[in-house]
Amino acid sequence: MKSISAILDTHGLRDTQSRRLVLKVLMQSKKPLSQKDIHACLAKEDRVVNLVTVYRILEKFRDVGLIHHSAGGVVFCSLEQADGHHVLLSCEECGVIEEYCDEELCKHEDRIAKRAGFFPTSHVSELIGRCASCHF
Amino acid sequence: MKSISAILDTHGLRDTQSRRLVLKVLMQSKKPLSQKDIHACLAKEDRVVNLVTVYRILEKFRDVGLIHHSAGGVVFCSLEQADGHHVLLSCEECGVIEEYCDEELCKHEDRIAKRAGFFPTSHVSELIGRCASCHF
DNA sequence: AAGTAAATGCAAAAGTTTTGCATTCGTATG
DNA sequence: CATACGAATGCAAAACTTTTGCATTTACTT
Ligand SMILES: [Mn+2]
Ligand SMILES: [Mn+2]
Ligand SMILES: [Zn+2]
Ligand SMILES: [Zn+2]
Repeated sequence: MKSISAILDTHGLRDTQSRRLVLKVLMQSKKPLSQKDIHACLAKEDRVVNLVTVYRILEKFRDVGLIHHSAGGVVFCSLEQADGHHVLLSCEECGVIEEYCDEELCKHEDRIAKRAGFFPTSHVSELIGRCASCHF
Repeated sequence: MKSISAILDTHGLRDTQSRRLVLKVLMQSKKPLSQKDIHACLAKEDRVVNLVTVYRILEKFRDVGLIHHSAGGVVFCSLEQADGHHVLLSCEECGVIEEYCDEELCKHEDRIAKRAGFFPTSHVSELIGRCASCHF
């Protein structure tokens, strides 16, 4: 497995402490995180990275294709991994968001894109509803 | 086709002028709209509905299942229609967002939900990339 | 027509994201 | 290794978005 620094290097990014910290959090997270999430997560372990800097780092990561941001803005983001498709299961009750990968769905979406003359660089799906534990 | 007022009634909502205006805009739009979009759209035709009110109306519409809001917050929304699946094609270059319906994708996502023990009430997919006219 | 609860607008508060600028840090070069 | 330069960072403030409180108006019931 590639080191954090090597990943930054591969993507043509300077190897700074803040970037290593943010990238590490993203890589270890099992679910998408917002800028605030990342900031809070680091603060909790006394590794402070200014929130403004987190915004700027994520923008950079996105520019080079290291992460993707989701629908209607830039709130959620997660590492692209192995072309797996990103499906978010978002519970309206408790707020938990889980991430799923599904290769087949991915292919289906690519067909839709082709049909529409659209050229996707990434994609995200979200199911909104109730998670197992909140389903009364 | 049902009248605007009848739709409100069906969903147990009071039939107010502001709600009729907002609902009409949503129904006539071919793409998802933000609260600000709706407000601006109405303002342009001199039918002012306070932006705060637009927020509150959309929240109500959502409560009763008239619309759904998308990923990572509440920015985009569009009318649920005939169980068609909502696929957004979002151009990173020019910002245009188009909406697509795809029944098969919808079913596939339902299977994923079942597998994960998740109970979806709505869902949205987004393809991020370049639209036909921005593809250099 | 009157009464009541719900919806609206306005002003302000709270929260989020972006910007400007001075300082620090990373990398290339000699 | 020292230096020089551009890139990245932190802080403060501006800009923008969303929520809240409250007085007034509106829609529906009786
Ligand atoms: Mn995919
Ligand atoms: Mn669907
Ligand atoms: Zn839940
Ligand atoms: Zn475009």
